[in-house]
Order: sequence, then structure tokens, then C-alpha cells
Amino acid sequence: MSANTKQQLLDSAEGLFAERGFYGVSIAAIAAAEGLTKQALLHHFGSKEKLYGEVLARISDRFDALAKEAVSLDADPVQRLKHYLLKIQQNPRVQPNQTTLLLREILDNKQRIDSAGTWYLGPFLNGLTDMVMAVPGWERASSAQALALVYQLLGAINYFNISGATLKAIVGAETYAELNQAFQPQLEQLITAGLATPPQT
Amino acid sequence: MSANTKQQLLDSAEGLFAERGFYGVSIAAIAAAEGLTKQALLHHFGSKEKLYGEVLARISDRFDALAKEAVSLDADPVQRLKHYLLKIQQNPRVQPNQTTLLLREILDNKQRIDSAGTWYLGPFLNGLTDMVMAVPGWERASSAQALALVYQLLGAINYFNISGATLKAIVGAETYAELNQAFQPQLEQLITAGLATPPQT
DNA sequence: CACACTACTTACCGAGTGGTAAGGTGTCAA
DNA sequence: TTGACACCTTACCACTCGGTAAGTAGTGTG
Repeated sequence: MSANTKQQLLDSAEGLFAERGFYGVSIAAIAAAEGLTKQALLHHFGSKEKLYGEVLARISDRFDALAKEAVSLDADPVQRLKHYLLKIQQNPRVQPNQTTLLLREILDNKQRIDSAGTWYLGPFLNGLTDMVMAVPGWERASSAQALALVYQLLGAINYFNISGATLKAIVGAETYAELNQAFQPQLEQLITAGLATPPQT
Repeated sequence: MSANTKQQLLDSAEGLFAERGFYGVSIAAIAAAEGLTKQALLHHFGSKEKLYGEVLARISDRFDALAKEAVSLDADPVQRLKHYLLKIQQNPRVQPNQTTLLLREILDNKQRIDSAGTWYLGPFLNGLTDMVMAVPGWERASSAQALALVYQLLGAINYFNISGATLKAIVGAETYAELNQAFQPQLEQLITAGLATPPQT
């Protein structure tokens, strides 16, 4: 079955790209992870760049789904934003491969002229910015001000999420476990505190 | 003069590693940036890995210097922390190459068994954690709780700092300029708000 | 049976990789 | 003057890279 093989190749590619980066993985390695030759991979995707693009597109779709879910679940804008951000933080489907890959894309996109890495982040950021501006007190903030907060909260979440293995190596396993426990309540407080102090216009 | 050439090679290497990542840059490209052959580079550093290690060590030294400066400048723990974090955000010597490279290291360190990338981050994080626990209201927090806040604030800063070019491509140059202006006051508010709500013990 | 199509394979290519070996050139001390 | 050393070069090596070419096995479809 072709569709199945293709999805499995995308799964492997997602994990390997997240681990080692675009240049750090060969298409042969991705194909071998599924017991195939690299020419089989090229048969399905045409080129390494196209494969990478499809991996990113799949991630984008997942974020969209998550956003739609958040909108449908919560009416209160503060709760909605909080739940959405916490879901981004926790979703095992999303973390950590997905976050890592997106971050790598942010880092690498400067030199890959291909804009595949930017188009999908736009709607995502817009959605979050709108959520912030729906919060009481933020209606009169500029979109740039709301985006600044959005980016700071995303950074607070993602920076930690991608640090896992390295951070554990630095502080030790026990401290890391405590840190993992302390992180979410602290994050909720930070979100609440950040939203509670809208910029004065 | 050897020391000069070596420093210039380190400068070039720092920029190129930050831009393209460890695997994305060849030692020949780094050497060519200084008008040399790759064998001249190998003469100075022995191997690509060792060169990379020296680049990281240099960055570590700069962070240490910044921390010492912060301690000497401010007596009030809140102001000290605020100034330190803002300095990390703004320092043109530090940003953005340095932040980018450190982030790449966090991402890649899992597979590079070499621990060169972890040892220097330890003291840096410890210093910040101590600064937080010196803030009134945080004395009784656990170090994990303080570290959680530290990491969230670092994420808020660094995530934005590494996003420059990509973020500009997403939101457009004008919005990005506004965002750049809105970022710092918003960050100060977030730091203040985060520190103002210590965890209940 | 012929034909086309999907899903692969092996064989191969040119370009680029990190690294080794050996040699050249200049400087400086004995 | 000789030797040692730092600093650099050209030449070369084995290897890996992404991608092309050509072919094969299996599965319908007319």
C-alpha cells in the first residue's frame, strides 16, 4: 500500500529531521529506517526538499486542528487561550518532535529561500494574536503588542520543550523531574500575570 | 600573527555555525571566509569538532562576564535580574549569533555525546536561579520553581531573538518593526508580573 | 495476451565532505 | 649556517551526499 508507506516515511523523516536537522539526515537514512532504499523515497517525494516540505505541511495541519478544537471548546477568551497554550505544551503528538522541527525551521529558513517554512506559521500566530486581543483589557492594544506577548509565551513554552535531554544533562535527573512538575503551574501563573497587565494605550 | 588569524577564524566559524548549523557548514567554507584553505584551519584547530568546541567556550566566557557585570551593577535583586535579562536581550555582541548557536547546541547536543555544550550552561542557569531566589517572596520557593520561571523568561527572550529574519518574512517588515518596539516594554511587564507572583509553598 | 501503472530495485554519477601526508616559506634561536 | 618551529600550501584519500537511468516484479485493465 503506497499511502501507508508514504505516511511511515513521513513519520521517520519527522523524527530524524527533528533530531539532526535538515543537513544532518540523509534521505538514505530516512529510507533505511523503513527498510527501503533512498530511491524508493525519491520515487514517493521527488526530492529531499519536497519531502521536508510535506513534513512541515503535516505539522501545520495539526496546529490548525488544535486551534479549531480550542475555539470550539472554550467560550471565555482567557480560558481558551490558557487551554490552547497548555495543550500546545502538553500534546504528546505535538511534542517534542514537532516543536523542535519548527524551531529548526525558524533557524534555517533564512538561507532556504523556499518559503515553505513561513506560510504555515502566519495563520497560527494570527490566531493566537486574535485570542489575546479578545481578552478583556486587551481589546485596545495594538496587534504588535498582542503579538509580542504571544511570542513571549510561545517562547516560554517551546524553549523548555525542546530542551529536554540537554537540560536533564545539565541539572541532573532529579532536578529535571522536579522542574517538570514545577513548570506547568508556573506557566499558568505567567500566562495569567501576562494577560492581567495589558499595555496602557 | 597566529592569534589574530585564530580569532578571525573563530569569528567566521561562530557566524557560519549560527547561520547554517554544524552540519551545514564545511571547514573549507569557514577557512575560505578568511581567505585560507581548510588545511590552514585544521592546522590551528585539529578537527571540526574541536573548532566548534572553542567557539562554544568563547561564548561561555562572554556570558560569565555579563553575569559578573550584572552582580556588580545592581544591589536590588529585582532590578539586578531585570537589567541582566534585558542585557541578554539587547547586547549586540551577544545577539543574535550567540543565542542562535546556543539553541542549536541545545537541539543537537542529544546526539553529540561530547558534553562541551552542557557544562557552560550550568553555571549560567544556576546564577539566574539564585538571582530569582534572592527576590522578596521567592526565598522560600524551591530551586526547581525558580528555575522554571528562569527558563520561561529565557525562552520568552531567546525565542524572539532567534526568530528575526523568519518572523519578518511572516508578518512583514512594518509589523516586525512595531513588534520590535513593543517587545521590550512587554517583556519588562512579563518579568515584573512573573516575579510578583511567587509560588505558594 | 498486451499494455500501462505502481512500487520498488541495482548501478552509477559528479560534487562535496573531513582528514592525512608531504612539502614549501619565513622567522628566530643556538 | 643549521635546525626547529609556526604557518601555510597542493595533492590526495576514502567516504557520503542527492539525484539520474534503467530495469524488474506485481497488479490490474482493455
